[in-house]
Amino acid sequence: MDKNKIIRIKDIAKLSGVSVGTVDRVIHERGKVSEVSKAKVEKVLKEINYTPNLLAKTLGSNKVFKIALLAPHLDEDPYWNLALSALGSTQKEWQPYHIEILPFYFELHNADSYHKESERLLACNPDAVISAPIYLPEALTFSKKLKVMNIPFIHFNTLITEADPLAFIGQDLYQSGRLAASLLNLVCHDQKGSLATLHIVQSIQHSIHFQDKENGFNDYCKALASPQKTTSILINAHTQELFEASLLKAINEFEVKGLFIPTSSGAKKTAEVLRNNHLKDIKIVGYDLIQDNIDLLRSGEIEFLINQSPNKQLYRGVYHLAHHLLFKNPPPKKELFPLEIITRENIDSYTCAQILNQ
Amino acid sequence: MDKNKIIRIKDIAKLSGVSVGTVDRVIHERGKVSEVSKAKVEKVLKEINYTPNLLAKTLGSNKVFKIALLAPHLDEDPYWNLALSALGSTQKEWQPYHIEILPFYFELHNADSYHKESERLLACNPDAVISAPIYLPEALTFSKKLKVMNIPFIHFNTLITEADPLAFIGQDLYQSGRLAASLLNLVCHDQKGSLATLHIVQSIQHSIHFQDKENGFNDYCKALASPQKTTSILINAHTQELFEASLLKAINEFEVKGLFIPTSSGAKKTAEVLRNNHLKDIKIVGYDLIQDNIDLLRSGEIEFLINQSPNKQLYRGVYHLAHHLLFKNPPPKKELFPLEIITRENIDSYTCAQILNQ
DNA sequence: ATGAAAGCGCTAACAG
DNA sequence: CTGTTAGCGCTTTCAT
Repeated sequence: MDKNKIIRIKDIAKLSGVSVGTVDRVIHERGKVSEVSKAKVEKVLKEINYTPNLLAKTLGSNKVFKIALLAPHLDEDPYWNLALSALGSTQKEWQPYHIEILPFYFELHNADSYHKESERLLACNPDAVISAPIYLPEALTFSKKLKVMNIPFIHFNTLITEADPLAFIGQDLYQSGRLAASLLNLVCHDQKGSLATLHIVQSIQHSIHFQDKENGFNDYCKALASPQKTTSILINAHTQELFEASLLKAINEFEVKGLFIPTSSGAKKTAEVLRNNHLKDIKIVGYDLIQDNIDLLRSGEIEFLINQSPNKQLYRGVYHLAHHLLFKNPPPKKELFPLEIITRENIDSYTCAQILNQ
Repeated sequence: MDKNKIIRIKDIAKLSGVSVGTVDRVIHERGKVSEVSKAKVEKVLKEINYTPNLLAKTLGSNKVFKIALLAPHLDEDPYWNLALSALGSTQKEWQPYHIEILPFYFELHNADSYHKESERLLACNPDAVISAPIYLPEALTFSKKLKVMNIPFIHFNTLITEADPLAFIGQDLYQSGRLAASLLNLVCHDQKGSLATLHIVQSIQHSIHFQDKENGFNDYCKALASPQKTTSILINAHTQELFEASLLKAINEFEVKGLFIPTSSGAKKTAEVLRNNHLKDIKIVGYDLIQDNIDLLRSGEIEFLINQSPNKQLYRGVYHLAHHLLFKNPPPKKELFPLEIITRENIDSYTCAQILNQ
């Protein structure tokens, strides 16, 4: 038993008294193998710990795997821009292993475009798919098609349990809401007033995604030793003026002392209103390291950000799919990312570090 | 110009009218090549864009690179246990690329043992070294030897600028102290009293490492709109009773309302004292996700932890050295890790997620 | 159904 | 000095 000895297919062949070809067929379930040979090989496989050599594997094969990516267009929204910022380096990283990543972009506020791109995607018949399923019915339809075609797929960012993806990569949104509540309570527990979740309505699907966060937020406040009053503000305004008017009205009505803004882009609009109206004492907890939010955090207009690391989500999704394709390694059903708390004092350590791949 | 065509050494050989052997010699500057052949090959190389195939490269070579690791023994201390917890998977990950990681462990509180292990390490003549240089003079001596022997080395955990390593992996300790101060101020700004840095002296080298943290901590408190008084408590006690007595004395003397504990293992001893003496109102900020600290955070006896991710530090160090050896890719001179804030509400998201590699 | 053998791109040992 | 060739471990084709 030489522990350091690396086991090759050749070794397995010798041990089980068949040829390398047969071992290969058993391992990959390709071609025909007699029950007898199969049993012999499997017996050996069970006894030893065989790990195929990835290098030899991809070198010896000329198959190129295609992973298709379906996500919102990166020019429309800073959050998605951030999410896709690691695409280039991820592509480069996997290229040597014969894995290609083909992006398909849909328009963020256009469910129809989502559907169309998903069709274009299927047309290139990929070996696997990673997508951000932000349109519920369309994503379900798409997932069903993938199931039928037997194409493995991973979801990131948005959890749709019914779609039953190979894996989900993202955060626990309920807990994220709890965290936000705990932070907001920390900075304004000594003032009177209520804490509000601010929903800025842009399109319907958002409400689903953000409900979990709000639930966590409210539950946390309710369960406090001295319960904290919470409210929910829903604003559907197309101009900044209308938005301002609605927000001010709500702030007055509920005596708001802290705002929880579950969208990454909402904090800027909100901070602007507070600034213009000298409402410095109202604290904000927002989401994600998009430039606007970083600036607001530095200037002191936002108290905390919670980082969802959307770029890492994509990176990990590709990682899991690649391993699935290359080794049939099943990924964990759910990979929940840490809920990263960002403040003025640690923001630099997040923006300077380029610890992406890895 | 077929863009998709991947250029092989064979192609270069054909284009320059020499053999693959000669091309290989030119590319790697090994063996003897006539000026004429060299010129021919270099001309072709300049015209085309040749990227060697890593897979073929490592597969075709039987050179195994040895990366030696020098770190404290993992059985002595939970922090180092955590730091080295990823060693096994890291070794496994790099094995296929012909990279071996050979650990050498020294005794944490024994500079002599550090020296001895560093000598043993050199005796195995490694191709690169990654070490935690926690003993200043010994680490400098060691670094000088490595420089002379032309062995690339990376430092993690502790920064020693004079040693001039290929790279440093760790955190900005000054900023880390500032962060701790901001957190502690958040939870006890409404009480009277001072905030104290608690140094539990175990051996001399610690003072160097932790001074930066304390400076950041104090500077932050001084610069507040209403400056916060700070003190420094130094305890050198061999029994928990002596420790308790000293700590209580200091707490009374300085009217301590919050404690900053820059070592990962100090929080437990301290929390115990506070618990026994019903000093619930004194808040603690500590370091690292070792089990004791996790428990104390959950039970509410610690307010915040700052995570140094020592396991990732090692992982990244190996990553950089491997790339350096395989591709001559120079790593960044410094890789500073994010200062991760851990609270009761996000601890689960850190302990559940097994997002280590990568 | 199975074994033998020819690659994949690169390295390194071996003749000249 | 230079060309040739035998691997590295796995895939895939081709006989048998």
